[in-house]
Amino acid sequence: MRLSKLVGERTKETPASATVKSQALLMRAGYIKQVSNGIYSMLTPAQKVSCKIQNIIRQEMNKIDGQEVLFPVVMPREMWDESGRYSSIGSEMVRFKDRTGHDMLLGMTHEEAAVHMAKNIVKSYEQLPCMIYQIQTKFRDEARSRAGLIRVREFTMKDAYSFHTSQADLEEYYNRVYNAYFNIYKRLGLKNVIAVASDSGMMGGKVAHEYMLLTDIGEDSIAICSDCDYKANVEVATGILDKVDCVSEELKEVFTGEAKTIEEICNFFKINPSQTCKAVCYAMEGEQDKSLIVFVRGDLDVSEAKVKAIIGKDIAPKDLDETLLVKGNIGPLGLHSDSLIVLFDESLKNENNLVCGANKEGYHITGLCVERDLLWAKFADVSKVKDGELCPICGKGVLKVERGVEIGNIFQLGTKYTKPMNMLVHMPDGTELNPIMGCYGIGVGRNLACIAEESADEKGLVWNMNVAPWEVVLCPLRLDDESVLTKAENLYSALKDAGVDVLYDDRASVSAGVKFADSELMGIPVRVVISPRSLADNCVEVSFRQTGEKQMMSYDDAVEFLVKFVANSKF
RNA sequence: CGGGGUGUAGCGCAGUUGGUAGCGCACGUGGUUUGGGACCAUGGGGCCGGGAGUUCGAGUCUCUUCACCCCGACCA
Repeated sequence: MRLSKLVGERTKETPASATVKSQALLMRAGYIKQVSNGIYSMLTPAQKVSCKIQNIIRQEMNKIDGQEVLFPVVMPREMWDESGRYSSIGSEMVRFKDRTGHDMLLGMTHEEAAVHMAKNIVKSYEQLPCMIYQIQTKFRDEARSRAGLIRVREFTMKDAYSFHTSQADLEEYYNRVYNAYFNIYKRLGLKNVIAVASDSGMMGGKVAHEYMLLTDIGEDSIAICSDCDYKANVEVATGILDKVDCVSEELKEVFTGEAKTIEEICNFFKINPSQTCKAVCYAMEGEQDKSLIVFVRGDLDVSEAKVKAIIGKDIAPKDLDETLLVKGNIGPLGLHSDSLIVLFDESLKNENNLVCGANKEGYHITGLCVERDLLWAKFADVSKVKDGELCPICGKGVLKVERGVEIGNIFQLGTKYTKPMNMLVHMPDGTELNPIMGCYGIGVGRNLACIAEESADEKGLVWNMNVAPWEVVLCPLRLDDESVLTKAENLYSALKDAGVDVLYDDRASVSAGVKFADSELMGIPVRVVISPRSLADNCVEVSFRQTGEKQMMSYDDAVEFLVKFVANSKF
């Protein structure tokens, strides 16, 4: 590729809309261009990296017997009515009508399509287990896209679906995928990757893992044990809390006036948040007239994912003005109403001498002893794990909460789709069975951005040889010099003939500094400089983006060296 | 969906108390340079996000709408 003809420009200035390093550099280096909120065009360099990432994923999926297929982007609603997701998924799924008025949708995930494909084709246990996968564009109308390619509305994703005759068989295959994913991240060059237990969300199923790239720009929080292997998304993580030991006192109603928030109450009573009982109110899906009150210890936050899992319904924060509750003075005592469902977090069990609301404007109650005063309470784990809690598995390690970007996930789905869609296979004993499914996703663009995010330096992007858009950039200086021009053109041809993917900076009128800066910004692993100075000794200068090291070498040895170096740099 | 912010050349930005727009980069042309983002000369490029209003006159003031960005809510 001749750089003079490459569509895309490199800029010194960071676009104002960029918020994270990968986004800023990918825009500055001419890899991506924003089209709309969460929608980007990929220019040639990005597309080349994307293809290399896809091929690595493809190879690893094929190694575990994956069969590549292609599902449609546009599907009729009927398929999604069968699974129930046409109505259960919100506005993030784009729905529209075709010419005849038929309800259609844009695929945001393809469980339905996978079952539809396999159903009536995979008919016997002898055909299982099997896995089909695709690499395709998905559109999800995210409420809020952000951070360049990290979170977008339109993106390329590999999604895989496996079918099994038993849970045990699924688990065995699940483990193979689990390991295949780590192979993929290793080959992509991602370093800080961990797998964590996760919530299965709208996908359904019980066991699920997310692969997280640990980074400050991450939007997920992960609790990690300092001693053992326990790692979990805080949406599902549990921890062991330190109990606050207090002497039990009598219940007492105290006038607290304008003190409403936990912070104000703590200032008023000169106590810690852990000595209070906090109330959070939610509206429940399909329960217009009812409210859900969740009580947690004042120093903790409610995990909405955990609440949802327990009550089995979608929830959303509720506007208290629509209820009879006294805003800022809600407490568990005397809170009787048919329109309320009350949940207590485990953190409150056995706690005593707490401050809580009195359900009366301007008043709070002190001395709340949960065991003594709340005999009727139902407890559940509904709070978010905090830094410093003890590990629920080993009991010794301390949990630390870190930020991460979800770069892949795997789910054990069970029969959530095969049952309602009536997919059946014949078993050896003559019975029929709904196959047990697993599904497995990896976002290509997000991984591209994550590689950029993790490896870039102050000069720009730094690609490893496995994913680099070009393996070598050839930078001739002084193309007005006859011998530089000839030698550079010859080297370019020779490298191409030798199978090296080379970017040739054939621009005649730009200075050396611009060529150097551009090659570094674009992150090409190897740069070859050829100039009157180097040719005086019949040499070229080879430098390496990752280490910054440089070496001179004979012009005649360059092709052989580069072919070998490129091959040896792949991993 | 809630809160905040920004819209002026491809990109980054300035534009005073209202008087029909400028700077840097990029781009075209001519020339001088040539190993770390060169210099001189010259040129092209604008519905000042859109609409309505106030005014003799609006980039600037008012209303409205749209787009984008941030925080939150939501989220395979």
